[in-house]
Amino acid sequence: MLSKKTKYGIKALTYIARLDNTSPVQVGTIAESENISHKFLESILLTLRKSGFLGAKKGKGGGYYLLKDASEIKMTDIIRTLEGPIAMVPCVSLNYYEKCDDCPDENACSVHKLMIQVRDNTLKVLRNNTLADLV
Amino acid sequence: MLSKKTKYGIKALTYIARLDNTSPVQVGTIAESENISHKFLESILLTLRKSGFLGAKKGKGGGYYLLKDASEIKMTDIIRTLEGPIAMVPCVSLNYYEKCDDCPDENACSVHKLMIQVRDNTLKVLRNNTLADLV
DNA sequence: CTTAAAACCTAGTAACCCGATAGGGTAATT
DNA sequence: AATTACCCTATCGGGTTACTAGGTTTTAAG
Repeated sequence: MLSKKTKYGIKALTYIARLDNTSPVQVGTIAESENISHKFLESILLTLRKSGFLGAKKGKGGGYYLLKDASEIKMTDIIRTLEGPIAMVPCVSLNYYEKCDDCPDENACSVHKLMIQVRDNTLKVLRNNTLADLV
Repeated sequence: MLSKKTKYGIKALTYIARLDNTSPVQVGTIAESENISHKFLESILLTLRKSGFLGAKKGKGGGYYLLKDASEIKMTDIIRTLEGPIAMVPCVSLNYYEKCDDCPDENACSVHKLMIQVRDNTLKVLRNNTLADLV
């Protein structure tokens, strides 16, 4: 299940990307338009800024803006930042690998075998989609 | 993230399928061999029996056995039973559909668009894999 | 017929995470 | 100087997860 955090994050990013004019967008504007809790969205955009997706401008007329072109932002990057691993099981995760306690031999594990296939197909989709594809 | 419940369930089913002899397999045997908590596994196998994947025999020499041939058990069915929806978002789920509170128009939603692609690719994998493919 | 072995059933629980909220602090612009 | 909006911390209720405890019922074997 995708967390609301990730869902809201993607929605907010597409909202910003859709405007794509130079002036920054305020949290309040996005929150109202997309029906997201103002404070919650604030914290999400903050993470996205710290991860290098967004820039921010303070003061009157401030807000958030994209740092890169929408076509250069892959969905894998956004989801890994907000959601964490894309794999359904840590032992098949590329970026967040973790060994299973119960499995003595990963290569013999049926779940492992299956989840690698799922991961590869999911990655294919998420890598082929940029923010520009979603606007 | 795949829950331990589902993970253990799949592992147990493959364990049973691998033996494929007529005599039933005890919970204890599987639990020990696969390093799963006995009691927890017990409750999982119970659900699998109630869902029609397994048959059970009580008393001495009892245990669980497959009701169908392993090649006829699709991974989609197992996962839907133990984990619930396969989709990452309720609004793109085939079997557990639910409308989002925040979305006035699903077709205009960027997350929706993306998650349909993910779902379709995941389904393709899980439908093409039967229990027999994992043993 | 007794006993042991196994599935079955009902509860409960500790730990954890998620979504949201509250309340303010800080910096920049007018 | 005032306003505006970003930035930070802390907390909290509710739900889920992973597991545990303890007992009941059924069956096979001695």
